[in-house]
Amino acid sequence: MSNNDKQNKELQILRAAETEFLTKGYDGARTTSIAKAAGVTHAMLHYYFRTKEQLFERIVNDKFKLMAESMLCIFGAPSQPLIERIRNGICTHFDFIAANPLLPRFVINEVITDPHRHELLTNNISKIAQIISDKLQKEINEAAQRGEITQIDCRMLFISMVSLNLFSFIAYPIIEFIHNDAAINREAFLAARKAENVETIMRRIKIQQP
Amino acid sequence: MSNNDKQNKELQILRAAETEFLTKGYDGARTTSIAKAAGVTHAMLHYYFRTKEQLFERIVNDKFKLMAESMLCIFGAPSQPLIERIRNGICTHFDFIAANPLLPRFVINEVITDPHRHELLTNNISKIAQIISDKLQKEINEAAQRGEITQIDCRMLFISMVSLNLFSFIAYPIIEFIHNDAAINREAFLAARKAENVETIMRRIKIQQP
DNA sequence: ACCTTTGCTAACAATCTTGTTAGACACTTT
DNA sequence: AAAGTGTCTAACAAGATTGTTAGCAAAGGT
Repeated sequence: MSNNDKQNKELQILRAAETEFLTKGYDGARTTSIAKAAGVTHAMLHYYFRTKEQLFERIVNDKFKLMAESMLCIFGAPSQPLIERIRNGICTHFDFIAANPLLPRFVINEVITDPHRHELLTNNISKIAQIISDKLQKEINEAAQRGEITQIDCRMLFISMVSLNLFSFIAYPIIEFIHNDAAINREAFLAARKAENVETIMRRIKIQQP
Repeated sequence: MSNNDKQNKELQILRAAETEFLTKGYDGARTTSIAKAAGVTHAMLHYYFRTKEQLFERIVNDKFKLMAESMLCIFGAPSQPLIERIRNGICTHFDFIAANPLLPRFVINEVITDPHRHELLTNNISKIAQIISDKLQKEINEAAQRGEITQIDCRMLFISMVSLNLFSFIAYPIIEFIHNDAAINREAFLAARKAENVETIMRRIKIQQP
């Protein structure tokens, strides 16, 4: 069989595994179910990935990388003034999560339930944490001294931004059910949340007259 | 055997189930593990609660109630001016979650993964949603007209408050691992988050001079 | 042509997990 | 005391779930 076909099968297992793990979590996922969705015998799954755990780690690593990437885009190109970069960063981050709405719950869950996986996430995120703590804090300090924004610990600001954005997606299924008026649809709700999150953060860093 | 002893066994199973379900979720929880932790044979667990699902529903219902309760306390006694009530509400809510740190992840998870349970949560939360949409919005409108605060959709404000508070606890295990300097301990981090969340919301609703 | 490697299938196996059941024991009621 | 009721134990059962293995078949090199 051609190399292409092999990669194809492997890829199909990975794709099926991704869906299964993201929607059901590690404990809820079934290897037989993954194999079935991929259109292969379940022995094949073990042939390619040995164990459920190994297949999972492959997915988890991908997703942790993606999560880290999403956070990185909060502070993009330094061509604009800081306040504009933050505004754009929040939007970009929000859109990134919108394109991967299952990501937050998955990462939060699998990392919290198994402390062994903390390390895996840390490896992916530590660089970003450095950038934030050093580079961004410096920029904030300078802008604050110029009187453009309020002085703030950027790690706290970062957590707030991520909180507001991620939670919009985590909470959506619940909110959707509460306001079961067909009036509020997903698009409209998310657009409103995005604007609200930006406004909230902007007000947090703007100078206030007493 | 006395009635007291019976209740005791039942209670011990419930307590063990609570811990197991909260830490591992429905799929990860094992009825044998619960029975062992409760110090009873696993047949006893089935004797008292019939099935794993029924035992789980008992726990989930308790926790959903608790979650609803925690949100209710955001708008407490109407004896103070609105802005002070909101400030106190955020703190009370934050402390509530601090006393039940496993609650957010559990509720979010079990409700998202199984749409069948949406209804259960809705039953508990719908009253609060009403209070917010009607009573609180009215108060906000009035205060805004008096020029005390900015006009805002209180549902959006509410989501932001819950986001910031809950996420502080969801994210803590991750953050703890990243800043593994022993310098930052749980108490200090949470105190800082609480203050930050209050400040963020206060700035969101305060009037800004242009 | 022959051997090796690789992908693959079908069947099996071990273990875990939930749930059931027959019966023992104690305690109450009649 | 006999019968009934509720609590409990030990053993078992069914099924799910992960993982293994023997062997077939095709591809590819020598």
